[in-house]
Order: sequence, then C-alpha cells, then structure tokens
Amino acid sequence: MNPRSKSKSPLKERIREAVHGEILSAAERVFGASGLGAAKMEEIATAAGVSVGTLYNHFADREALLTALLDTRRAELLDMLDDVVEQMKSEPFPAQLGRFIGTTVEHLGQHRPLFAMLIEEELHSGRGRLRGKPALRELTARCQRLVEQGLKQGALRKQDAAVYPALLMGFIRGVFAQAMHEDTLRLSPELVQAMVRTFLEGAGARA
Amino acid sequence: MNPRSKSKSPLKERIREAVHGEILSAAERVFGASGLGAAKMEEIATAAGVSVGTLYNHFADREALLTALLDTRRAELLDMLDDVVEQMKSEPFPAQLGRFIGTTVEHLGQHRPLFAMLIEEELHSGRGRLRGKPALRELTARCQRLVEQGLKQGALRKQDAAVYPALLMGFIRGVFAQAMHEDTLRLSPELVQAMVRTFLEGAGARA
Amino acid sequence: MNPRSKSKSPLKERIREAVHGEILSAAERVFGASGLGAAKMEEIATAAGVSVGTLYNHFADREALLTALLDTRRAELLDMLDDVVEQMKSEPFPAQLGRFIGTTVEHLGQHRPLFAMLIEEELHSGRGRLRGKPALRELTARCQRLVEQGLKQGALRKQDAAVYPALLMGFIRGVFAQAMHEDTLRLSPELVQAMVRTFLEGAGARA
Amino acid sequence: MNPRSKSKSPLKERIREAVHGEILSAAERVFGASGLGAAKMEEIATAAGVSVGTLYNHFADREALLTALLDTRRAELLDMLDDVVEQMKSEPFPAQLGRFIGTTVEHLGQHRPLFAMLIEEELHSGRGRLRGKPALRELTARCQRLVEQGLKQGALRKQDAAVYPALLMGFIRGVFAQAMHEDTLRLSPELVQAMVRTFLEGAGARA
DNA sequence: CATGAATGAGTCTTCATTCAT
DNA sequence: AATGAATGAAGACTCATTCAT
Repeated sequence: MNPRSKSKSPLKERIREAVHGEILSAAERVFGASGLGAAKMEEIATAAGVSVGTLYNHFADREALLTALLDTRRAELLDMLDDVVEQMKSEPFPAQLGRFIGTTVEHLGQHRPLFAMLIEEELHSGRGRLRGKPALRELTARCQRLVEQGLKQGALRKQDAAVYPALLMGFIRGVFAQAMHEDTLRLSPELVQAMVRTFLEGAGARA
Repeated sequence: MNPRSKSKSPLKERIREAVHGEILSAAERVFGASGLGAAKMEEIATAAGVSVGTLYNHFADREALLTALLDTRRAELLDMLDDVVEQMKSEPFPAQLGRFIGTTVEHLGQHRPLFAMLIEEELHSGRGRLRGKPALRELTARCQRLVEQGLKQGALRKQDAAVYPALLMGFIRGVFAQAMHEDTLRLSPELVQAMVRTFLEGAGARA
Repeated sequence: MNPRSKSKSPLKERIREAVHGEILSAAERVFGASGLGAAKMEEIATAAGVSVGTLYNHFADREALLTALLDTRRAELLDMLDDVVEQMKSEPFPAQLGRFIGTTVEHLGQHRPLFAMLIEEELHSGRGRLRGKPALRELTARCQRLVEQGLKQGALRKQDAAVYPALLMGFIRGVFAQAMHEDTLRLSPELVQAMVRTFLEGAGARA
Repeated sequence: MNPRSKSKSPLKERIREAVHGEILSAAERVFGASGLGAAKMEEIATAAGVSVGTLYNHFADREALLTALLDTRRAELLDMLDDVVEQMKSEPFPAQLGRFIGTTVEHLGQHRPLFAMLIEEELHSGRGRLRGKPALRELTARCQRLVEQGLKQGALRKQDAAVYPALLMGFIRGVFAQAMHEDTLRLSPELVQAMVRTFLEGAGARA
C-alpha cells in the first residue's frame, strides 16, 4: 500500500521471473545457433517475444546476458551431476561411470544449443572479461574425481590415468560433435553403454 | 596484348607468392587467437606486415581469405595423413593407429592456432556460406576408414564399431582441449602411446 | 455528473499539491546537478520518491516538467524582486541597487541548483520549443529599469548607460560562476556591498 | 618506397591535417549551436563534409573530439592572451586592462559558438571525466594576475580586490550573454572602452 | 601493386513514454 | 492515482570494403 514499500506484488514478481527465464531461454537458442559472437540482441529479443529494451531491463548489457546464461546453465549441469555422483558413491565403478556419462549426455542432449555454446566458451576463455572457469573445464574436473574413484576401487589401470579425464571428456566431445550434424547418431542409452564399454575394455578384439 | 602482360616476371611472381603465404600465416595466427568471428582485417594486415588494401589485392574479401586459409590448412593436414596411411596399408592395425594419431597430433601441435579454428569451423558449418565439408569431419572420415581397416584385420571388435570414429576423434579433441590451457600436457609420443593403448585395451583393470 | 466528481476532496487535493511540489523540487535538484539535457526522468522520480509514472500523471512530458519548473522559479524570483523594487521606489539609488543585488543574490543563493539551470536555459533559448523569455533576460530587463531609475535620479552617468544592464547582470553572473566552484566566496552582505561599491565608484584608485 | 617506411607522403599528411581541422571547426559550430550534450556525431560529420566513420578515424570517440576541441580552443585563446599581456608588462594599467578585455572580446567575437561552449564546459566541469581546468576558470586566473598588476601599480583599490577577478570576468560574461541574442550590442572598441571605463571609474555620477 | 583514409551499413545501448495492474 | 516493466526510436560506435594517390 505504501508507495515506498518494496514488497512487490507477487503476481508482477512472477511475471518478471517468467520473462527473465524466457529471455535466457531465447538467448540460449540464439547464442547456440548463431554463435557467441554473432548472435544479435535484436534476434534474441524477437526470439523471446519481447523488445530490445526489455533485454536491457533484465541484463545490463550483452556481456551480462551471456554471462548469466552460461553461469545458469553451468550451475544446472554441474549441480545435477554432483547430485548423481553423490548418490552413488558406494556403487561399483562401471555403474558410476555409466551414470555419469548417461546424465551428462542426457542433459546436454536436452539442451541442444548448449553444447556449442560451451565449446565456444572454452575456446574464448582467456579472451575478454575473465569469467569463472568454463563449464567444460569444470566438467573435466568432475571426470578427474570420477577417475580417482575408479583408481581407488582398483577398477582403472594406473598407467595412463593422467590422461583419462581428458580422454573421457573426449568421448563426450566426440559424440556430441558427431550428433551435431549426423541424425543417425541417437543419444541413446545404448550409445552410453558403448561409450562405457569402449572406455573400460577398449575397442581391440580380445586375443 | 603485350606478350609480357601474361608471362609475369618470375621475380614478381615469387614475391607475390611470398606475400600470399605471409598473409595466410598471419591470418592463421589472428583467426586462431581472436576467433573466426572476432578477428579483424586490420589486425591481420598488421600481423602480416602489409596494409589492409593488400589483403584485398590477394583475397576477394574476408570470407575468401578465411576460406582459402581453411582450405589450405585442411588440404595440408589431410594430404599428409593420406600419405602416411597409404604408406602403411599392410602394417598391423596398432601400428597404423599409432601413426595416424601421432601424425595428427604432431601436425596440429605444430600449427597451434589451427585447432581452435577447426573447432569453430565445425561449430559454424551450416551457418553462412556453404563451404566444403569441415576439416574435422574429413578427419573423422579418415578415422572411419581406419576403423574399417581394423575391422577387416580383425583387430577391432565389431560390437560398437559404429561409434569408434567419433570416439577416436574424441580422444584427439579431448587431448587438444586439455593442451589448450594446461601446460602439463605435453603432446609427446608417450601421450600418443597412451591414447592408442587406452583405445585398444581400455582403461579398465584386467580381471 | 456526480457532484463529487468536480469538487475533489480537499485532502486529496492537498496531497496532490504536495506531490506536485515535491516533484518540482526534485526536478530542480536533478536538472541543476545533471544539466538540462542529461537529467533523466527516472532520476527525478527517484529523487522525488515517486515512480516515473507519477511524473507523467503530473506533467505531460519531460519538456512540460522542465517548463513548469523554470516558469515557477522564474515567477518566484521576479515576483519577489518586483515587490522589493516597488517598496523602495522613493529611496536613493544606491540603496535600491543594494537591495536589488542583495535580493537576487540571496534568492539564487538559497536555490543553488537554480542558477546553473538558468544559465543553460539562456544558452539553449532559441533551440527547441519556444518558451517564454528566459529568466535571465527578464532579470536583465529589471536591471534595465533599475538603471533607468538611476539615470532619472541623476545617480548614474549617461555615457555608457546602454551597457549598464548587461554589466550589472555580469556582476551577478561572475559572482555565481565563482561561487559555483570556490568555497571561499561567501554570498554575504559584504559581497553585495562590494558589488554595489565597485559598480558605482569603480575599482580604480581615486586620484 | 619501403612499405614499412613510416615517412608518410607529405601530401597525404597535409590532407589529413586539413580534414582534422575541418572536423574540429565543424564540431565547434555544431557543439556551439546544439549544446555540448545535444550535438550529434552525424550532424558534425555532415557539417564537416565527411562521414561518421571519418570522425572516428581522427578522434577515439565523442568525448575525445569534444576534449580535443576545447583543449585546442582554450590553448589558442590563452596563448594569444598571454602573449598580449607579456608585451605590455610595462604599460600603465588602464591600457593593459583595455588590451586584455579587447583581445578577449575580439577573439571570442571571432569564434562565436565558442563562448556558449565555454559556459557549458564550466557548468559541467565536475561531471563526467575530469578534464583540465575549464577555459573560463583559466581566464579568471588571468584576470587575477591582471588585478595583481593593477594593485602593484597602485591603479586599483585594495578594498574589494578579492572579488575584482570575478567581477571583471562578469563584465565579459554579461556582454557576451547580451550579444548572444541582441543584435544591437556590437562587440566594438567603443564597447571595450565602456567596459574599461565603467570598471575603473564606476557607473555612478561624480559628486 | 601497395597504401591507408574515407565510407556507411550494421549493432549495441539509452531513455522518454506508455499502459496494464 | 500510483506503479514500474515494456517499448522502440534515436544516437554512438565498429569494421569490412573501396579507391585515389
């Protein structure tokens, strides 16, 4: 009632949140499709069904919008992953590995444009404003911990363990790069199984 | 009309070639460092030690310069790789695989800025003018042939063979992504050996 | 139709007046501090403790607010001055001059941000919508009448009388310009005395 | 001849200088006419007979152009004034004063749009980027020195000397403010004489 | 041919104004 | 009548491309 009151109407507040989310979602689509550098604010506005001005009512500038988007999506991915990992601390390593890859593939598969964005983020990290560690590097850090689990359980060979995180991430990178332009590659549970099997047992025919 | 108008002085011709190469080289550095979208013509000119105008005397426009650069580098990489593969058609698969990965890692390691460019090329293929198949997709095609060799030799398991090319490329992607920001990861022969071993035998401890 | 529809509740009316005045006051501060061109409606709203919308409920647009503000302040200044002048028609000229300068200095000193606004108003008069004669020009007209009084009384020399109004205003301009950035210059009665003395007797040492 | 040679063609260099000057001149006209805040880069470009891009080839941004303009004009005015003052160190004070005011009036009269700019500069100094001391404050400092000369020569009364600089500048301000909208006021030598006379002897009729 | 200043279309960003609640 | 999010026209700035010297 008091004009100076800061208690905004819950309705207005909810609408604002909805618009905020819609903008982030549109930004994800446009940044993903056009590239981090080429995406235009007007495109994003149109995709979100709002005017340019509204973009700037929610984010200080293009940079801030991009940062907010990447931060949000990174947090969503990593939080989900950390939850999954936490829940299966005591399971055998192959199951852990399957769930880890499966969750990641599932999530990125759901947010299609995201993967391209994360690759670009990684590529350009170092240029421009210094944001937090790129999502893919964080993801690699999770692979690292997983590998350590595997070593502790005696499920992984020690010999090349130093490169395992990079190679594991490589599997994910390779699969998504393929999926990006090939419709044959389904991001299915079978694919995840193949990744796990190949990582653990190798592609070589047994003697 | 003048007979000299066609047969250019060999000296001038050689100079022209040198400038051409210098521009491509500068473009590689700048595109690699700044990104395909952010690199500026002026930057490239400065890096090449020429003026912007000269860039346009050698290439129709920015697009043409970028295309020429990517085409040149792609051809260099693939030609070299095809030669190597040709030379060892009859060797055992593990040796073939080692040479394939080794050659690729070596070449890309030599042309550092190139890898980032190829990733971006792959990301943006589909956008803008339709260039030839991106280098990384060609590279994947080579992996495919290699895998077929391995299958024919009975050196690879048939079960997940459909994904092997993507996974093999994934190993290379993963290693370079890591090398991009980590000084610990040396692109050494040992690394190549680890990649081959892990790909063929897996990371899992033998029962 | 409803009898109350015309005769508004006196309370609401009083509130409305209060808000109106608060907005004008905030506008004075913000326009004065930021400049006539740079002041933002949002700033003014915040300074007045209302929302932008409310600004537009009281004034048609930015221009109207600014005009109302300038008109109000001009009227206040000129009315007060005219009263003072009226009251001392019969006093000797030096006293008249002192009261005139004193009143002006006092009033402008009280409304600090106002002087900057008036200077800008004068500068930009001619641009944009044609407002009434700028306050400073009205003030100069008052100087003119005063000078005429002085001439009639034989208190002023005729020789340069045509420039006296401009020079008198110049004294005021000079003093406020100085006061704007110098804390040493107090807008005191002594200062007014110095202005009167210098204007009438000159700064030169008597022979 | 050497492409890396930094010795630009003198012709090109001269053209560049000409364009540079033309831009400054156009900027002076447009900033003066529209105001420091309202002047548009496109207007300036058009007034200078060049494109917007060219403006940015010569000045980093709007701010830099404005700063360069003010710095240039301030330097021109002050240098000229300092020269004049230097040349007449030994003359009697009234002559010095006449030359000082005369030179200032003459110069500002020549560069009509400049005065409005200087007033705005003074008004806004304190806001935005901190430039050097505003030209009018520098000019006041020159008045200060002149007054000190007058005191030393015994040509000025000590009593109100502290305000003399502000009052002297006030005369100039008043005259230009008047001249800005009144065609009757000629910036003539007679006007300067009237200013000197009034400042030294006052406007009051001698007893 | 090389040069580099000029060009102007394309983007980002701001802010007065509107209007549904 | 007050609110403040949405709007979009306007203006600053960038950079690929052209062309006179």
